[in-house]
Amino acid sequence: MHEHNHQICIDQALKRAKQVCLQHGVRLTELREQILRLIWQNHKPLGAYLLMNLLEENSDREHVAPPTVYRTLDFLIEHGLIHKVHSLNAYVGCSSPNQDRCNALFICSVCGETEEIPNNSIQQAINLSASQHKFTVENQMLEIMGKCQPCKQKKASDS
Amino acid sequence: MHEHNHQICIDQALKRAKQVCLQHGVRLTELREQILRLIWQNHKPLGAYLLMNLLEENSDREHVAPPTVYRTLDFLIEHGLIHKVHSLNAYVGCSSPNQDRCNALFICSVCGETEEIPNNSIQQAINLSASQHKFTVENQMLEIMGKCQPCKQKKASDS
DNA sequence: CTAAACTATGTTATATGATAACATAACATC
DNA sequence: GATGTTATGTTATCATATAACATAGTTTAG
Ligand SMILES: [Zn+2]
Ligand SMILES: [Zn+2]
Ligand SMILES: [Zn+2]
Ligand SMILES: [Zn+2]
Repeated sequence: MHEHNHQICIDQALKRAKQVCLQHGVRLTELREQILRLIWQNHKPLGAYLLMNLLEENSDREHVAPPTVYRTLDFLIEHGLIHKVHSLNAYVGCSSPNQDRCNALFICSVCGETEEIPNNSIQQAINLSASQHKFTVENQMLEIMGKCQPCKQKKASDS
Repeated sequence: MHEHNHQICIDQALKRAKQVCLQHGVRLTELREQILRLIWQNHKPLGAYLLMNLLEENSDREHVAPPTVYRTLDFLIEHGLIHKVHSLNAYVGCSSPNQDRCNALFICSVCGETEEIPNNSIQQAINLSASQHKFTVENQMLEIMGKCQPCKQKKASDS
């Protein structure tokens, strides 16, 4: 994840966003696309107020207020284009929209990179546990904090 | 979960808390015990400011300030006696301290009751996925929102 | 084409959740 | 009982998120 052509990630995300909005019959306005782009600048989750500042810097808007950002985030979440990372109060691009359930989020505590990893066996185990307790799942969040391999290697070479 | 002798839950929680504090060489002060009791009043997660108000009402303190509550919550979390429910910004009693990893939290979207369910197969699936991606897990959170059985039954009998 | 309805954004104020920094009190050890 | 340590009190502030209402843009029907 650390070394890759990230422009491809951004392009794919924008392409998917346009498809999804078309399917759902909603508009990917300039504001929504701008914020989605900002979120996809890298693979780290970004806070709402940081996005607010980034939007002010990277557009010709004078002042951006919180509701502008939060409404847009709500829209993007609603249509599965981003995730809220609850353990960080931050937002990250979704790499696989059009899914029924959220994937596992692996969050590196050193570099902050967050990778969304689909995993059927985790989902199956959750579904089984839920059905055993006669619990009907509506949605779920699995956030895993730890160290990614590049950061472990870097730390090892430091010492 | 809906129908049970909840006093037993409270008594066990307090007993465990005393054991844990003894083991860890820390003190379960009056304040810490009061807040732990308030959290264990039921199986719903409670917010920090609600706990603050409850503490004012249920003790002879005049004013309770946020740091008083947050420091105590931090202590209780650090020693594994409560969990923070990130999706609600609220705190709930831990029913199984002395574990290496967090269990799955099943949160009912109707009644708010939250049940902590240990599940080895979920944990195994997470560990496998992590090792496949060479990711070292430090901690994790799995929060599952949905409907508990009693609430489903109640809804069915309403219609 | 334009009025009406709907959707999106702007604006101001405020609610809610959490922490920093420093002062005081309680407890333990010697 | 002086000293170091842990716990709590106090004030101010930061960080995150939403309510309420105003304006602008877009679509649809007549
Ligand atoms: Zn990338
Ligand atoms: Zn990393
Ligand atoms: Zn109980
Ligand atoms: Zn319920």
